[in-house]
Amino acid sequence: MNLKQLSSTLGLSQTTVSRALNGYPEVSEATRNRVQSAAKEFNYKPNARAKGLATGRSMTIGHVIAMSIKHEMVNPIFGDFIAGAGESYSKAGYDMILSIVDDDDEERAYRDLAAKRSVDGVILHGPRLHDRRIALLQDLGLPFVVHGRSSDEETDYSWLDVNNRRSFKRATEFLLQLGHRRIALINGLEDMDFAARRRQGFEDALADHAMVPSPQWMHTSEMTESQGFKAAKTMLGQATPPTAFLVSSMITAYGVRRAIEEAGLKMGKDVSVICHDDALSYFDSDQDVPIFTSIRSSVREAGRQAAAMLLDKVSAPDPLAPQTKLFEAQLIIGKSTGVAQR
Amino acid sequence: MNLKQLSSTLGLSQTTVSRALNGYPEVSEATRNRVQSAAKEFNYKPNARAKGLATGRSMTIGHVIAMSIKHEMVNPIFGDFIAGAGESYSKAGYDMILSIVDDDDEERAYRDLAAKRSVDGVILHGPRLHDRRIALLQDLGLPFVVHGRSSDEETDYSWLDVNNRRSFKRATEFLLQLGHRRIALINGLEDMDFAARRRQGFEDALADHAMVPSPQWMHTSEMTESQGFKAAKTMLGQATPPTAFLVSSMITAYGVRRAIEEAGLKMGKDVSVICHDDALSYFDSDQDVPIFTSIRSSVREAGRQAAAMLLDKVSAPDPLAPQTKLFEAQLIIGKSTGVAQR
DNA sequence: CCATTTACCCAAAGCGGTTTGGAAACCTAG
DNA sequence: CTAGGTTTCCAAACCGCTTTGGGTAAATGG
Repeated sequence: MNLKQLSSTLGLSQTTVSRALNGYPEVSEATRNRVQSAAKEFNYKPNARAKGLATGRSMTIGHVIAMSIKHEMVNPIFGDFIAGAGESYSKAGYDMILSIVDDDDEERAYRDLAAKRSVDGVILHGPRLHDRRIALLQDLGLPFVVHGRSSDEETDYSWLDVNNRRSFKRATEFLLQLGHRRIALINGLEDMDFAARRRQGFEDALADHAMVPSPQWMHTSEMTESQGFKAAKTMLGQATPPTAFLVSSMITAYGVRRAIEEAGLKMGKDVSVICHDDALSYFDSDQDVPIFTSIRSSVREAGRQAAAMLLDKVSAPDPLAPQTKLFEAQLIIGKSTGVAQR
Repeated sequence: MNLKQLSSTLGLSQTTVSRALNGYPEVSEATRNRVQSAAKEFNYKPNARAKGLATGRSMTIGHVIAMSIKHEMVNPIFGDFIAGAGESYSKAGYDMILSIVDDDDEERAYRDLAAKRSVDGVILHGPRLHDRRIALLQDLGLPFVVHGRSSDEETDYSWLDVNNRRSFKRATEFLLQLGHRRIALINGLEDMDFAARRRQGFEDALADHAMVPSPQWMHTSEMTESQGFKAAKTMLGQATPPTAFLVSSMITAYGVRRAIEEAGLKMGKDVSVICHDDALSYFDSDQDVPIFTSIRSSVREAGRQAAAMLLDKVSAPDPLAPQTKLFEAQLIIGKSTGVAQR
């Protein structure tokens, strides 16, 4: 059923039917009701491509997910973020296009989206310290919101981030209060902006205690279970091992815990662990006392709000000033931390 | 840059330029080269909506992901499956539309996709035992491929599944061989088709040994860490606790392990665990000896192939007969299994 | 009762491509 | 030289919608 058919069965012109459905005032309430109920009856929905062509808007937001074909790593927070964003899109009648591309093709993916005019805007994922994509998107004139930030980007842009620096500083301070003096940081890949900020927070807290981070207690890699295991195992094998671990991901923290147990130690007693928790639903830690003491911030909520910000931007009649939003994470005490052992 | 502009700068008609770019034979090689290099120079890409409107094909595949708004559960395999599918789409020049909808709106989501003609086909996720969506899609005339199967569906349809029954039977047999007689099954939600098949496999193996499954050792729920923990904890607290657990998800298995350890037991020695492993990259178990003995099948590869099947279907000139593909999972021995203790 | 609004509706022109049905130019063969 | 093919290109119709710029009938005002 298309507009022509619908309007002819109603005995009206296409114009009138279109106006009735789109809420224009030039049509009587009686006619509008008649049209609307007919549309419902025949399940008429305007053809998305035709509508988009006519209006010049695609009512679609793009997400480009780049992943190296080699190690096939899918970021586990991706699902939750997308789910949150998708909620906002559904609510607003927008669609979401997902482009999965190889790392090397990411730039081209954005260029294509812009040239083909298939999206009204994009969400930028996983910003690096130096991220050329921001300039590219500004160049292309494609509205965007960054999930995270890019530290050395001077121009203004819209972003939504969690206060990584602050929360890792707090977590470190908490460990210091518990008497820990040998604290290890198991971080994500260091060219990722969030990892740099977390490290800064960690170092800030140490500096306040006139301490400097020890390179042998700093690890940076992809955030998998086995990377956490390997890093922790190595460190625990040292002559003076760390008494506490600050871990950038809950999944990595599972690996750290495994190493702790394999070394015959007990997490929360012999060794403390704090991890960042993205509140992923299948690791629902909403129990009375969570396994891990953690810095928690819902990535799903971040998705919801980042999407909402972008929708504001693309649906505004004229360009909006860049918006920003900074989430504060919660420090939630679980079973994995305790006072430092002598 | 649109077609009109491109053709006028080239001094050619839109027809000729369009044909040159789309590989029609009615244009000389010289002209074609000239057109192609100009297109590259100006980064011309046909407007996706206009092209779609003209051709009647959207070059887009839809994925509808339904999740109950209440418990906010995002299936962890979703990310990997989508990533795999996305690879196939990129390669073939297709886009992917993702619809995140509330459970109750799923049917409407499919109807809308069909009515708005925004996709050429869809992948159906998470089939239930009785799944009305298959009939709906057939009704709507929307090509589709199911990831999984629906047991009591009589009509033919395309699907791609892993042999859940067989692999859970094998896993159960393996535990029986190790001398286990009290085996618990920690399964997914029982209206999911895969969960039913896994249970069948489990029961088949027991039946071969003239055993019947004990209801108190069968648990079914969403596959989260804490559900695994709770179920295992309850069972281990029984007078005659199970000596082995067969678990439907690696994440749930983590919870089971936690319960085992909390009971002062050792996994792989006092209690054995086998889990289904979807080969998620952040739980990369590609170590020499994996933590968990598992039934492994890459969900990312499933995504790749399911997408490829669907693309075959939608790009075929006339309707194809339904295709099916059954993956056999591998049984991989890790540290979590051992002979049953007396 | 007629002139103006006002309310309602419509025909037609885009939007940016593809595709049909020629037409012009160039060969080739008789 | 001309009829008939081939190449090579083009004008215009079409995809299904929105939106501009009227048009007509009913309602209102003097």
